[in-house]
Amino acid sequence: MLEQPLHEIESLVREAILAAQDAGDLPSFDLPTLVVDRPQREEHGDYATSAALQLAGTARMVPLRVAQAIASRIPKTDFLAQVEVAEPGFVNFTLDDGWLTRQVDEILAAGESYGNVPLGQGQKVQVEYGSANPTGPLHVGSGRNTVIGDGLANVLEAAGYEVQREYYVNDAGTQVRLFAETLYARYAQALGRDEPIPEDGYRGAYLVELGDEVARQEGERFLEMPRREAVNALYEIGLEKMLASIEDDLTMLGITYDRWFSERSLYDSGVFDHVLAMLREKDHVAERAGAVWFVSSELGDDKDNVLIRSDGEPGYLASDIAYHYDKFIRRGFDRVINVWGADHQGHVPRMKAAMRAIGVDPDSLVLIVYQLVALRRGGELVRLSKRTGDIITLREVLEEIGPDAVRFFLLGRAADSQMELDLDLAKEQSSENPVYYVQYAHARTASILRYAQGTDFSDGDVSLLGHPAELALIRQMLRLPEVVEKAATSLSPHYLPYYAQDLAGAFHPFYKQCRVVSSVPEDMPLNKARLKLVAAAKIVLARVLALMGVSGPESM
RNA sequence: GCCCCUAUAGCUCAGCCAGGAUAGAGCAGUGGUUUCCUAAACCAUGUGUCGCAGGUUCGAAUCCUGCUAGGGGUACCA
Repeated sequence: MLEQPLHEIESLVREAILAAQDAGDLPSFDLPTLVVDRPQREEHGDYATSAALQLAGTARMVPLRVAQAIASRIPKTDFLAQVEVAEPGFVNFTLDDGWLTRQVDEILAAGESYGNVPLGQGQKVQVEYGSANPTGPLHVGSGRNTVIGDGLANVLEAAGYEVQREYYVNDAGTQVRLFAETLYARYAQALGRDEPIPEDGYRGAYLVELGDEVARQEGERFLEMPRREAVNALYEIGLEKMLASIEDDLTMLGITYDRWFSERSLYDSGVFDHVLAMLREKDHVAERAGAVWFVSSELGDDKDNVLIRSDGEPGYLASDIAYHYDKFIRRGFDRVINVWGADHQGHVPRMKAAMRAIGVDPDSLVLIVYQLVALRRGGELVRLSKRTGDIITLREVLEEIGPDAVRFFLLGRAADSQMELDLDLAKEQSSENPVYYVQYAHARTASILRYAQGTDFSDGDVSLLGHPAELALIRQMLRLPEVVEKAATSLSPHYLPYYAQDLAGAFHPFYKQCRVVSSVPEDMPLNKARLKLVAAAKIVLARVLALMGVSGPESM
């Protein structure tokens, strides 16, 4: 498989600078990080470096002369047609047309693996995402979480990491207990009892339905047992049903996990006690006012935090430390990436401190904090809360807009950006979603290949390609590995939808301008070459769609 | 109060990490395109105090400081 031109050029530039230094054309200095990237304007070539501008100061030379010193030492290669110096000191690189067309064969040979890059070297990475409390249906915010997490996991896999996808099930602690208490009340109400829901209970209608359902299925038997026992039993039933519903929603979104990790299991397996003892032993713990505190202020946090509350219940920080101990120490992940909503950002310094406390490099724990999704309905801002029951469920949006559009929309923004989703507007405009533009390009490739069934184009000669629209398409196809690498390095899956649009945006004009399956017999050689190009384009479109978790339809 | 994120075209957003060449895309708007592979397409066209004010630099949307506005956090909830 081909080395990426970008990296090739980086080495060529580096070697050119070193050679120029040896020859005395450039003074000697240590090389900074050299940046080669894609210029904004087409006439500046495929790649460009501003290295000369960067170095002009240290070299005490005019930038243009530095650029010339570099450009003149870039050797002739098969993939570069042109190396140019441009004002005020850029070196621009243009890919060779013949080399470009040959990449079509390379992509066909690579097949589904096209786009993979050898970055991770098999490092073990866990991506934990979703992880909404199993106390209610998933809302749109969880949708953003899972779409980012899953997209990231896909990209990291393509970049050569060994990725494990995990959902942390908060099946212990205050919130699920409150959930079970509420379910008990709704269940009793369904059977005609006057049972108020707890003060801070979950008010959503879904629990009324769940109470009804349990009453229908289980009858009155829970009313006959001691209340505490009944609540425990309902806890198990409710948890199972909520998890099933969450899993259903995620399946609809096309998301499956390698593992659902139970918080409760940390207590059952003894990991929790072990970690707490360890923290005590290492003197990271203090008792104050009847509670047990994690002295995180000594480990870089701005304050201490409660581990065990004065009522004897562990707080969620405590189990989270045990959970991460399990991830790093027991399961041996090299890196753990957690996707968190902005409402958890205060938890970041605590967990970093916790990593120091358990002897893990804090940098190997990466927290992707995404800004919360603000929802609007008919111009009204909707506040989301499972407890008040005011939620817009992920399922509702999935059913209205469809999983592909939801994925594309939620993935297409940087995690940092605060997005506002107007449901009414989204429903209205979902037919304008650019996802269909990309999918349509894929459907068109499929359509052409169907139409040409019976034509064996395996002997197609790609050197016949050369139409500007063909070359533009190949250029976009070649960006996939760069995009994967960039997204994996910066943990930013939002690059994918932008790239997908660029790729489709090169395919559609090609389709319009270049007739692939022509009825004129003399066109056969070109037909075959173009069929190769279409088959390769289909591979690339399918791959980028798959990385986003969006389907690639054969027809639309 | 303190901490984190954000402010770029009418709307929704890229670009900021690693400063560079006339700041980009989609949607919306306007005009046009169909003798063979799907018009969910193509072609053409307008749009900017890059929140404000300073600073650093040969060069700032990008880095630094202050300010303004919005979102989030600052619990013995998660």
